[in-house]
Amino acid sequence: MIGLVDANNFYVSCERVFNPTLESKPVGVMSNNDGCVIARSAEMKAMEIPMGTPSFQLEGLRRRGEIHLLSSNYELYGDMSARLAQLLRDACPDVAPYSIDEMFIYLDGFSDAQCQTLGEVVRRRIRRYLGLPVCVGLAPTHTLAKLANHVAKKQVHYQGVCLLAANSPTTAALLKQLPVNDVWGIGRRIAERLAVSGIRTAWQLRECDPKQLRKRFSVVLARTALELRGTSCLEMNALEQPRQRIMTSRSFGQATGVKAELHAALRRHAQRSAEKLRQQKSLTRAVLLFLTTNRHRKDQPQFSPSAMIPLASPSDDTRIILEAIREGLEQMYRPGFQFMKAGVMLLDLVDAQQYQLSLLQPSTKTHPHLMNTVDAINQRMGQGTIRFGMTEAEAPWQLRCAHRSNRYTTCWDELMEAGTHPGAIAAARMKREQQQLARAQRLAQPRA
DNA sequence: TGGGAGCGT
DNA sequence: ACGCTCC
Repeated sequence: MIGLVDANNFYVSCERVFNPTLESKPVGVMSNNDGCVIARSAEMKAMEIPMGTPSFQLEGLRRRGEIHLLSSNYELYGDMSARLAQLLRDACPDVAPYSIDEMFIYLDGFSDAQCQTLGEVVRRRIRRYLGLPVCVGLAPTHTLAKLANHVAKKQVHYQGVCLLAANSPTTAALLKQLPVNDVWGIGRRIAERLAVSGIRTAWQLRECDPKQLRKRFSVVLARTALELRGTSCLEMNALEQPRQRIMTSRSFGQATGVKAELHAALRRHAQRSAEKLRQQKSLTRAVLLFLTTNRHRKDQPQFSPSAMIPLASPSDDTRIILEAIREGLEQMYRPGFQFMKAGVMLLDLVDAQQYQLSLLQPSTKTHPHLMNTVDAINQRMGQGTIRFGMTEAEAPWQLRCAHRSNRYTTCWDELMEAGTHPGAIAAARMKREQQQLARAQRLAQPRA
């Protein structure tokens, strides 16, 4: 049996843990740069505000206090996600995080009743120890577990835990009334193509001949149909494999055409990409950088240049990548455009260990100690504590995040304030002590 | 008016 | 290279 544990309105729920006044109110969390709504509370869904609504369209509602809109706080959500995974591991040995708010758990050798009980136990624990509402779907395949989770969320009588057997009448009834595009892996386009063939429900897809599906659509769709029948054929191990390319890109808080500012933004993305590269123990052979103007401004000239810089030898050294960035910007920059976004991609990645073993020459290995030290300090003290080159104070290109909550669980300076509650004095003392500890750690750290 | 990734054609 | 899919 496979379980899928999925948090309800994860980002909003994380915000509510630390700000209970948001409970039972319409709350939305915005994307990076406060661009659009990417998470909604049930109350906001009830107002029929769709996913992805541009924030500026909601400005009026927000000003009148009818809705709350928060900037996204990924540091907080990431930490809550890690805690959720840990709670699951305490209850079950085989946990595979699929996304920030979804985790698969593998329950081999458990009876249906035991699976049901375990689902109820983890749900209760996560609510109690973490304050997060989650639902649990249990089924023989990933696709059915996803579906079971969907049902646990929508039909209240399941009380957050739904177990679906592959061949039960309940499962059949559910599949018959489920639109095919609600099935995992079926998006808008595939659903349209299926509708042409008269396939509109999950049940109809399940009844299709996989060989036909493979011929007329794709191998992915054939697998999905098999999964709906209870034949497990999706592997989740892709998540543990090292990435084949690494990208870091961000929109700007404010458009800019100033070369030095573009360079600064690209440098930051290059440094973050290099960190990700070293984390998965790869080397890159090519660096691609790009800029784009604001495609929503039809009145302004559009330009999306990119430059590809092959490296002389594979590297994970931030300084080598930064040099490629400098060269690439020289190649692609043209004055007279207002750019809105910059990004860096590392392509053609190779495994660091294998590459070095196959060449047996230490000269290709560039100063690992420096990079390791930088990574260790940033890991411990927070991203960007040590950076290459000058820091730009309050550059206009930096992300907008006007309504971000505190990073309550990952920053000493942003811990919860206890206010006037009777526990306030003790809490304030604890916070003071923790800040002193943080300062001491900051002083001690450079020796690392 | 988001960011990041993989797969299939 | 591009389109589709996921979250």
